[in-house]
Amino acid sequence: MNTAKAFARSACAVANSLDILGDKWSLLVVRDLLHGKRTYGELALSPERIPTNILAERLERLNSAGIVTKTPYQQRPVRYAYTLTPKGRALGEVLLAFVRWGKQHIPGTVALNQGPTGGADKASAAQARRTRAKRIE
Amino acid sequence: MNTAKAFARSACAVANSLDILGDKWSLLVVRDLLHGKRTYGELALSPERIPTNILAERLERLNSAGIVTKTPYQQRPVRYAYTLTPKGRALGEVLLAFVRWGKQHIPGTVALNQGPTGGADKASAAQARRTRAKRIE
DNA sequence: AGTAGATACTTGCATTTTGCAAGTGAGTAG
DNA sequence: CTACTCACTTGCAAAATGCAAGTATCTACT
Repeated sequence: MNTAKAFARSACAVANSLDILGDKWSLLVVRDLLHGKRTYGELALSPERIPTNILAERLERLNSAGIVTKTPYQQRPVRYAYTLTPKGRALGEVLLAFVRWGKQHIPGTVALNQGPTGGADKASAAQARRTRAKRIE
Repeated sequence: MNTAKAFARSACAVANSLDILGDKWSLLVVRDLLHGKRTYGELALSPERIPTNILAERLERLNSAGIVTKTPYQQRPVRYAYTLTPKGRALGEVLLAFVRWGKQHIPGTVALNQGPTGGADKASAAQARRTRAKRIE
């Protein structure tokens, strides 16, 4: 009846964001999806090498949280693509804040191109990858 | 000799930021310090009720990472204050991004006043608390 | 001197999460 | 009907988390 939804810890926006995203992997998955990666396999091959059981669990959690959706993008065989919802895409700002902080305060780190404001890379890299794949098949 | 420092996972700024801050508690501690809380006890009493062993471990980790410093602010008895370094204060932008995302996408959540751009609260609340404490003694 | 109270942690231990490696099932290709 | 790819799942050891209780230091009061 009211807006009190029995928050896990408190009504703080930060605390509740962290209840969903507060671990070492979730935001990296979002990063990769922002970068244009779409399939389970592409996500699994990221440089940080997320364990596959964790990847599956995180995708399910992000899906439950309304951050990603899973849709078939082809039949024969059926293959699924994971894509960000608007809620998920909005996390680009959070990623960008992390990139700026990391680049400034952790020596040697670099940005891998953020979609929203960090570069025109979103399409290009994944596009190139898919093109190459098509060429191979 | 070069800038390659053998990163735990990759040179990505996000990945390395998450290696330090990627859990459910670290950023909440930073949030509280930004809000003006200074002692172990004040931090332990936050609404999310961080377990005390976790708080001690996180303060040590944030200290090692150059995000917080621990300094005595009185003798008789010796009491220590935890404060943010410039590196730690710069996380205000990250917190702010989380607040904006949370408020917009997690119904019912609220901001508890961010220091940097979110309000003029940083000093006032903690100041009031300390004043009250002084009045009591 | 003795006791109570405050602050700042530490310790023990059960539960949960993580990570590695190997396995499974559906589908295609040859 | 064998081989291979993709997308997960499973088993299990190791590490992280969380709860509750305990310890250490110092002050205040009697």
